[in-house]
Amino acid sequence: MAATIKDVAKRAGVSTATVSKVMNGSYSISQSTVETVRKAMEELHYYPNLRARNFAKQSTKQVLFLTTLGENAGFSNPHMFEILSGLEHVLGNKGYLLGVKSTTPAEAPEFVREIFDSKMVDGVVIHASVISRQLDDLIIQKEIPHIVLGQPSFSSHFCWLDIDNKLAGEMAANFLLQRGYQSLAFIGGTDEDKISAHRLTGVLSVLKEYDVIVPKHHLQYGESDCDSGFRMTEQLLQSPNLPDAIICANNYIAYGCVNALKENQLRIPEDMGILTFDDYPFSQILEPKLTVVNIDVYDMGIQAGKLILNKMKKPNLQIQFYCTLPSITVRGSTKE
Amino acid sequence: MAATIKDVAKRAGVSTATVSKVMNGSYSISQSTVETVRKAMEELHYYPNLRARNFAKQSTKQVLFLTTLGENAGFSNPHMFEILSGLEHVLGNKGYLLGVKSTTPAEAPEFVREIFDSKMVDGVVIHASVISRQLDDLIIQKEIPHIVLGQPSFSSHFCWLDIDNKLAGEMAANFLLQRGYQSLAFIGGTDEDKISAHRLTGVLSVLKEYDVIVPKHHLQYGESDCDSGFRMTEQLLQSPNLPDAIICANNYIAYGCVNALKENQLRIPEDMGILTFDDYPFSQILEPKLTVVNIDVYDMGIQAGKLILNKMKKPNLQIQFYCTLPSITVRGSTKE
DNA sequence: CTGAAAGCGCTAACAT
DNA sequence: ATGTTAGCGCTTTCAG
Repeated sequence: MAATIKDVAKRAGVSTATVSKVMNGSYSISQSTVETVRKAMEELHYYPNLRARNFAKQSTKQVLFLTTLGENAGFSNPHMFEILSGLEHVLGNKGYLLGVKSTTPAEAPEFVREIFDSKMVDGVVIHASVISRQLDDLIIQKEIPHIVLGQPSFSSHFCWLDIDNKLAGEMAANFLLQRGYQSLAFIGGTDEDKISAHRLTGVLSVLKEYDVIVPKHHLQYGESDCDSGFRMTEQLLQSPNLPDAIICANNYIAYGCVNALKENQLRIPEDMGILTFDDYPFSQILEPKLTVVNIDVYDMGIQAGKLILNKMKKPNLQIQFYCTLPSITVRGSTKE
Repeated sequence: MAATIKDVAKRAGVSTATVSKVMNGSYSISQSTVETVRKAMEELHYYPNLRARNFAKQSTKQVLFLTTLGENAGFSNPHMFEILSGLEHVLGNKGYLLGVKSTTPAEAPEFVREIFDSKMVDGVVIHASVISRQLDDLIIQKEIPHIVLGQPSFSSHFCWLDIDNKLAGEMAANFLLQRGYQSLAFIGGTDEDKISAHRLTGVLSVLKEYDVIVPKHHLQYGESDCDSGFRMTEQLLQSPNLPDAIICANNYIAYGCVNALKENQLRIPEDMGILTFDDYPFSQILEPKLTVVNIDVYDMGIQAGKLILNKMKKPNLQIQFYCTLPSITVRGSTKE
């Protein structure tokens, strides 16, 4: 049977209250008793029962990550796990345990209510894919310390955090112009693809600033996959005046784009520069390796962790959002 | 202030013990009082305080997943998150919460001891990358319900679970022979790469069974990356007698292999069949799409979840291991 | 600076 | 079938 606080108290010849104070670093304990108690704890291999502590303190030092998992999540959504890793890093260092729970938008409110009323966790990090108005109401009404990962698509009271895709687009355009590219093209998703759209907005705002004119056919819209990337690029190459660099809205599109360029005997980066977003593994595998505007999603997890820690400390803190900054990783698909 | 069991008892006009029994589905409660109590709970929006329950029951209904995370884990190790998803699926359905904690082999024992002595979790699922002899001793000594994901590389008392890579190799070879391929080659990692080695063992055992002779130069060893796959394939193509199919130890190698074949004007699958392992995203993107022997890692997570649930119920259960079965996903890189 | 004692909310013998 | 009551192990107030 594991030692309890009583055993320690007895062995150290003090009361349990004193032992408790030693553990919690109370200032009003003499150095000598601190040492006696510490010694007793070691000798007995004492470790406080956290279940009891949680109960007494009415807190669990646990944060829940609420999202949708399910088959293939690991492959199709590496970003989510990157965020999770960042989250765990911060929380773990602060002595918090990160719980993970898969749910759906429909079930989420019920679930959040449950774990919250049942006092299982101190705070919750919610992936935007499972939020709803109902959840918004609940969270606000119960004043649940929370952070939403991703900007809500409806107006809400959530405290959220997202990537600044527009800024990423701006960085992409600025980078290429600085490297001497003069005529940029963009291939990406349609307007419903918010991520792609935001990136494009950023690109265009920079071009406008520099008075660079973008011919209509230098903007191609399609799906977010490899085949579509191939087709959009072929379209682009029909233009009377070719661009000298292509910004691809994501990795899959970029892969199709590279294939199309190769098929058309265009050299990368001499004849055409390529730049894309997010450092998925095959940005680093393709030939040439791709220059990317990288969103540090691990860092996003870290920021989320810091925020939720803050929110738990001061629940009335009203940060509405925070954006992690993109950075550029230069590789062979753009010229020096 | 949230309602407690006392409030419910008072409102229902019964004792707290009765309320508790209703919650825990005791048989010795009359239907009528069950209803009265249920009604009172609803009216008060009562949800039991799990912290109190955990404390009283000396169990947390929590399982910890112990592994190494850190930056880039999401991208470089999708398998781990696939497993995590499977785990959560099983545990969540049984009312368990899955905690995640990143650690290192050096820190793991200390950490496991801590969370276990502190009674934070009921069981622990440990990735093989963080185990050690020290951890083995600890787990056995303290009789901690556990499952290790991946076969330990040293002899131990762990209860573990792994993928049957040898069987995967056998399936690969059998499949190709059945499809009419006659001469198989294998390119993969060196002997230290256990996964690759096991797959090769499986392949060879089938070939031996069918009395197919494998010329030495049909076996190439290198690194587990794209470049190495390219080089090994080029080596292979130097052979006086070419194989008609190549088994690649993993996706990265396969990618290099495809590139090399294309460069040498060999058609896939007409001139050369290709088969690899694990269904990483780019098996599905490459042209042609790759036939793979797929390890259902999500299922591995599910099996791990079931096992740990069992172990927690009967801690003296001595399953030593379990292997998840591979399956084949046929795509364009092998002929009909 | 230290100790006594009253909880924290629920469970589970044991009585009735 | 239901109630009484003694914990579960730690924290925290208040008194000394």
